[in-house]
Amino acid sequence: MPRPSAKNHLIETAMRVFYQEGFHATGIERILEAAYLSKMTLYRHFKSKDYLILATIEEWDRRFNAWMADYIKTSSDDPRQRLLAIFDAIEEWFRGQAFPEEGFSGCLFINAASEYANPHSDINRAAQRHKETMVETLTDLARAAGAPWPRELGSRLALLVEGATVTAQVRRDSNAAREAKAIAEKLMDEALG
Amino acid sequence: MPRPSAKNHLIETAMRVFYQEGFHATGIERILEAAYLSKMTLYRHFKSKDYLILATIEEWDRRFNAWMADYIKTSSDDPRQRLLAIFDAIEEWFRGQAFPEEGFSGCLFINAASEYANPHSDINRAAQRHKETMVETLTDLARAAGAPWPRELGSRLALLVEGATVTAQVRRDSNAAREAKAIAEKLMDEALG
DNA sequence: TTTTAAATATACCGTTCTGTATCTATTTAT
DNA sequence: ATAAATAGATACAGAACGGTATATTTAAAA
Repeated sequence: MPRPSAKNHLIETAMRVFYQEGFHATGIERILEAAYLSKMTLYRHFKSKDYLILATIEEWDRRFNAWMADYIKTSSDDPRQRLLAIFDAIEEWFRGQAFPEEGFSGCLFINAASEYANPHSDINRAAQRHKETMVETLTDLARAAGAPWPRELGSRLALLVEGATVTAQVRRDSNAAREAKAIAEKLMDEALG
Repeated sequence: MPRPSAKNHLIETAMRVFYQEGFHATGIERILEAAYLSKMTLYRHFKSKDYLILATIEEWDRRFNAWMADYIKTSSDDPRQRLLAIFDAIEEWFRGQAFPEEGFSGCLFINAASEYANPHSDINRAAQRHKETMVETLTDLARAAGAPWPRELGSRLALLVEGATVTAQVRRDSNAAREAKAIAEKLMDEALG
């Protein structure tokens, strides 16, 4: 009977190591040594490295979305404040107070999409899907806030989140979250009155 | 006597291949076969793969800046229109009509920063420097346009450019350039009156 | 034309990569 | 307690990696 912990522990470790050190740059043995597990344990649970990567991305997706949803829910009841809370959430993320504690290394999904650029590959598609989910989430919030063109506002807020994330990553400027929030406020002033 | 073409041809090829296929994912021999050159030719001109990557990034930086500067200069004489022209420029880029013709694969500098996440590595620093140059360029334009806080406007426009670039890359939505432009117009309406 | 030096091609070295075959230990079911 | 099945450790296979030693060609200098 399978130890339920082994597979989970593998994904847990991979989430951290792939995020911090990159996908191609990280050999399978790097993850195994970090997880104190052996090669056969990995290949019993995953067909290949790519499948481990895929599982890692999907788990990141679930956790990131859950964390964000929780952050939004507990921030306020006002839909407008909820939209703005997203920028407080990512600021925490940039400052290393979430996802994961070890330190911010940009957006895993952007990183994955750039290392696996083939748009038809499973990994790229998973990254793409994550980003589309984010737009949908923001669109739903925009609709709840009474935006006349919720999809437009959602897309634009998502664009601001991407811009802030990349700025925080490359220029190491966590303040980008606040800049993005300031822009978002203007957009919402206009869209929501 | 050194053939002047060899080194340049190597960089030329590397610019394309690293951009399209990633840094770690691309073996040195992949570039050599694409350039029709031999290994020793490469190692006579570059100490290691990393130095080739560095030279590639620096050449990208030069060309991208030159292309952008030219696009801006020929677009208009009005500083405000010049700022907006940046978003037309990146839209062309996203659609594959520039840098390079073979197809848009996101921002090379973001990709480099994510594959070489160590902030003290030469490659990461080169990517960082490129982004700071971009902020300075936009700040100069904002100043020329009479913005009261040019650095603020410059940073925010840069953030929009990043957001559009990532959106175009991951979600394959070239329209992100126009979304970013629309937001930029609002920011400029407020900052420039 | 002969000498000298640099550029390239070939072959190779040691390492690391993903993935597997095999053997041992552990656990579950009977 | 014993049999069956599964997990894990070890060792290794085959390919690809970055990088180099060496031989050969090319071109410049005398």
